[in-house]
Amino acid sequence: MNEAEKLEIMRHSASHVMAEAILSMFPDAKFAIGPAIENGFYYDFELPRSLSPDDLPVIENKMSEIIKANLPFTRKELTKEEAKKLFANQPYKLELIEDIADEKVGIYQQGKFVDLCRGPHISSTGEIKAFKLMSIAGAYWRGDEHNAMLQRVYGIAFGSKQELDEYLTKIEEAKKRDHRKLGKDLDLFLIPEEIGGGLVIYTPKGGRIRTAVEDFWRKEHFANGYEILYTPHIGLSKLWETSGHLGFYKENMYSPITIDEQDYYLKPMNCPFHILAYKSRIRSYRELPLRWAELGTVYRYEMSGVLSGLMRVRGFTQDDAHIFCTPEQMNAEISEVLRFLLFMLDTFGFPKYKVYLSTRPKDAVGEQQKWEDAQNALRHVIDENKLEYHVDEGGGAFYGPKIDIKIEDALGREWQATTIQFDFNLPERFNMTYVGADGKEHQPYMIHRALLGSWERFFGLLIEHYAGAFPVWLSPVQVKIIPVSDRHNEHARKLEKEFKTQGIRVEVDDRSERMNQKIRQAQLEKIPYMVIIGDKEIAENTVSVRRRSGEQLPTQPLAAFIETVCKEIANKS
RNA sequence: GCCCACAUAGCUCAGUCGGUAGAGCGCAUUCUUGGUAAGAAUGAGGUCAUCGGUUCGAAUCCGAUUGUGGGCUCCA
Repeated sequence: MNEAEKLEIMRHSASHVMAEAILSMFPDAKFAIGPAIENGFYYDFELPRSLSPDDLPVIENKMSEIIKANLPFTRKELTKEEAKKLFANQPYKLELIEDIADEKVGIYQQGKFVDLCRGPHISSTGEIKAFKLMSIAGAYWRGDEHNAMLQRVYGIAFGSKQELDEYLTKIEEAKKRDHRKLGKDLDLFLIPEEIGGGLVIYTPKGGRIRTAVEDFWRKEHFANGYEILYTPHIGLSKLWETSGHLGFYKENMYSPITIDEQDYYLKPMNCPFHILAYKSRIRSYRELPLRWAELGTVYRYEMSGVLSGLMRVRGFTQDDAHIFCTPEQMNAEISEVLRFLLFMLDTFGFPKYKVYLSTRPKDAVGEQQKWEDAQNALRHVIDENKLEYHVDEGGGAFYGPKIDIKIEDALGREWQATTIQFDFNLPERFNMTYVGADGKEHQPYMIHRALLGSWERFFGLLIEHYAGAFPVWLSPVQVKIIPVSDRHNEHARKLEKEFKTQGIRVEVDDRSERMNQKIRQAQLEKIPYMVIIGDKEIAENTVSVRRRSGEQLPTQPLAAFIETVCKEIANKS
């Protein structure tokens, strides 16, 4: 057994210890499940009253007593009938017993607490070396919102107090990179209450970053055989009926706007518009594949409880594209999309992401064979690129299989960014066709893809990834000019012009403050380059450059420095 | 939407037992004109999220609403 497995067992045992502590406080507690999770454990309970954060230290103390008593974990096997008697007052356990296929079930006991459990467990409670209860949350029984809401207590547990403290420190550090905090500190974006939850304003600095990313995005899309479309924000109800969105997506759409007695809906997706562009005339196989992209702003109703900074909003801009191709082209197109995606992720320096392949769900549209072919194509390109991936069997959309890529935020939560989805539904619904070499009509393959996902979420991930210290090409201010005293302001303005002419984003700090204060300010703003201008520099027509890292570059002619910065911007470093 | 918590100046936060509000940063003005992470003084700035209740009196206690955070469900 390796360390990770041992730790997992200990964490699982810690959840039982917590359950015992809860039982001593609430003899009528009903117990649901209590597994080990990453870094810790949780247990779900139904209790006579709501727990509050003040309860956590009390529970912790009881747990410590149980751990100190070093009670042994003992395992027994019972028949299902015996188990049902034992757990007669535990409805959730009874339900679990029903679902166990074997005739025998395992139970574990430590102290006064007996739990239905497969195990394994540590031999006695004293083996739990370091733990801490972290939070209380609501959780639906079996994760189904139609079921009762239980109270879940999350805890963490480690092999030593030191490791636990290290983990807590790590969380504190991670909170410092939270995009919501940095967004405020660096003045990148706002989500003002006044306009409503999940609706974002980009301030000038956030706007600069977005522009840099979009410019790059457009250039690369044109270079990679895409054309760019612009489509409206609203469309007639008829359009959304044809697309099926009013049938299967209505709960995510905003109420209609009525104009001239016709209903218009805010778009939750861009696809119907792209399809209409496709259908504007007869298409020949000769013009396929068509790769049509759009930075399309969509609006989706998200439940109030799920909104979260930039990661989960109600209005967002997808870096969307639809690829229409023949069956013969499908494999090459998918391969190309993945290559393009990996290039993008690499450009932004994301080393860590998880790939998910989602396959055919039960209720699916489209021919079985098409699904198989599409799934194989997706699987093939993942293998081709030697990516590790997880298969989500039956997790595909009803209209096609997909590859999703998830990226972790600072706190280790995964957010879906990329999605590459086949669609066997819309070509059918919109009766899309192309004329083949045989002179007959055929239905094209349709692939939706968003590489960055949405600008909002991607920006959030980007902020956290760089901890706000963006590489030069993305930095909203690339160079801060710092005059040593007021009499150097005029020269600083001249330099500013020079930098701007060269396309470098620059600001002059001409406040009547000391140089040290201006440097400090620029450091806090995480500006990559500071250019200090004093008597010496003006006399020699040079610049003194300080990097964000604190590193001091040798005094150099302005032209040389401009060249360095331009090169860095061009290299995206 | 559901569970728990939180909401005080532009930002970060104090505010004890219910007696009508404070700091630092930032901002404005003035002084200072400096050499690689904080020069100084003065000043402005608050319906204590909103609405209602309890009370002689509410930032403080209670309720509702809105928003935010952590989860659940859902998703780019």
